[in-house]
Amino acid sequence: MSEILKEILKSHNLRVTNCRIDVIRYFSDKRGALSLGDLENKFTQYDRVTLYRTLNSFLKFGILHKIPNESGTATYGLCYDTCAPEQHIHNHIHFKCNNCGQIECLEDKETPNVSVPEGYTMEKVNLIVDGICAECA
Amino acid sequence: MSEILKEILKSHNLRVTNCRIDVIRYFSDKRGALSLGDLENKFTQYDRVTLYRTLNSFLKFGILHKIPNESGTATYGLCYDTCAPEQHIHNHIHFKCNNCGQIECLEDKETPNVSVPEGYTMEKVNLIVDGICAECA
DNA sequence: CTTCTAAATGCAATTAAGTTGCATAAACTA
DNA sequence: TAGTTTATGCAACTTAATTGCATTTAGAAG
Repeated sequence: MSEILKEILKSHNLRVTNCRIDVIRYFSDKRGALSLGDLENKFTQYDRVTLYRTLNSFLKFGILHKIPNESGTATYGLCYDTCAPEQHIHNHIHFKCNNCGQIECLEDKETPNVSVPEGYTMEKVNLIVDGICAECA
Repeated sequence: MSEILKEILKSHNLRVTNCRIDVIRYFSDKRGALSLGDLENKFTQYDRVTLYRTLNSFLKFGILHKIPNESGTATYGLCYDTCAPEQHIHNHIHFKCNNCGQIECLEDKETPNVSVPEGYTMEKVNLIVDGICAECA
């Protein structure tokens, strides 16, 4: 069943626990951005702090990445393929629907080339598009 | 001296007060992103709530815009030219330095063309680049 | 299958951010 | 200068983020 999820945890040197399996599965099902608050609502059986630390571990070990947003609360999304601890590549687009509020990763859309001014070094590119998603159209 | 700043306030139907002048000047000098916390540190003479409401007014009247970021606290930047209440156009790039933490607006850099999948409607594009700024290089 | 150890969890508590209501004070208008 | 509207400060509260510590559990080793 969730052997794949277990493997993900093991391959990142994380112990397999119910909380972690549930959280990672939820991210996987949602295929979108989630905040700590979302997890709290979904998983009342786990302590706030546990969920908080789960997010942090996942972040640290490259299972999740932070998604920049304007809301003032941290939101996270699943990492795909190219991520490793300390070396995240997330040049895909994040799309935020102004109707339903969902943030999703458009994996198949590559970010276009971007240049920065003289003297600047570019490490990561984050493209956030908002509008109306296909569901809400 | 700060006649220009006063004019900005007046043209947005906001009363001219010390707090607002100071805040808008600070944004203008910094030419980067600031959070409520930054303002609290800078302007201990004003109440937290006043600064909070100043940010909100400026946001509402199109003097400031929110800048998406990963930190989990809301940050704001000065609007340029094309902004009006209810109709913000901010297709410039935000650059975040991973060394000094500063977020600045690269006004002269236009965001490249972006497309979204079938069924999606695009309203606003936000491009956040991080790396090392010219100061820290 | 038991033992041991490092890691994960839960609980309590704290700090920081965001937000609202209300009384007072100050800015603009006439 | 008086009157009205708006801005400010204070108090209070909610929600998010964070830390320390004791307890429990996962996985490794025997």
